Amino acid sequence: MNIKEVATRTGLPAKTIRYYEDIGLVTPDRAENGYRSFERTHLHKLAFLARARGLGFSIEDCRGLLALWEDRERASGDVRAIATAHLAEIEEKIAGLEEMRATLSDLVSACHGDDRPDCPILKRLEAG
Amino acid sequence: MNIKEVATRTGLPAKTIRYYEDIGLVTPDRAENGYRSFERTHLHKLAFLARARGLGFSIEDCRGLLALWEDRERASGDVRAIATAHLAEIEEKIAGLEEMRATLSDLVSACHGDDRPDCPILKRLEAG
DNA sequence: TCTTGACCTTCCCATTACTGGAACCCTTAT
DNA sequence: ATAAGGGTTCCAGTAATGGGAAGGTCAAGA
Repeated sequence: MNIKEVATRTGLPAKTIRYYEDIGLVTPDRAENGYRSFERTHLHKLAFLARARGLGFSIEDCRGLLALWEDRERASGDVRAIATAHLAEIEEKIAGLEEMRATLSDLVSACHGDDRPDCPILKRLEAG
Repeated sequence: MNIKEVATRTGLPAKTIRYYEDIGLVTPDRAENGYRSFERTHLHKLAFLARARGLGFSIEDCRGLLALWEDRERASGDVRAIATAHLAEIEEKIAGLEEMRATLSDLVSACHGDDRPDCPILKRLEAG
């Protein structure tokens, strides 16, 4: 299977697939003409990566998850640990963003937003 | 005022202040020895930037906000437009993260997380 | 006076996870 | 023969810093 088809099937851009090969996440074979040649296993792996990335796991997390996935003797606790840590990061991010949202939406609704220069948003940025 | 003091007063790392000069957000004077010399206006500007960045505004947004801040004849509507757009971005990010959080926390609680290999998290990543 | 340590400077590289583009090769159909 | 539509490599850029090297400057103490 050539890269384009893998791209359409996994939803990953071809560029990204090449990048994943670069950093050692997949290792497709090569046809005689130099084209990458993907087997079903590679496709499967890339689909796995696409889903993990979709859940926000970092590339390095993905590398770890992939290794565990391929390890028949893995401990599910190891997988869970990665996921839990990631979940915590996400929750932190959400908390930060929600704080921003609260402040911003206050400011936006306090600002009349017309042609006059008077602006509570700037005032807040000016004075903390 | 030397950079270190500006850094402590604004909470911005010295590196960041230099960077802001690089990209034209502030233009401190120079002392004879080549050291940057910050006036109160620069300090003020940098504090403004620190707050705007703290609310998640991009550097380019900050540039725009700074310009409006310094424009006596600005329309508050212009400020509000920037803030509104940014608020929308933040809300999108939050929505994305919350989706991830929901899925992840489901998976984490479905995974017993012990020494056995059986793992619903991997199963999900495998099969979508 | 010399030295030490805390500043300051510029410059370049690394980060994350790609994306864009150039220059070029291969295949298939017309 | 040529054109379209693959494929390849490599180089550079993104956002907003952070790290660190190599070196200049300054103030204080022995």
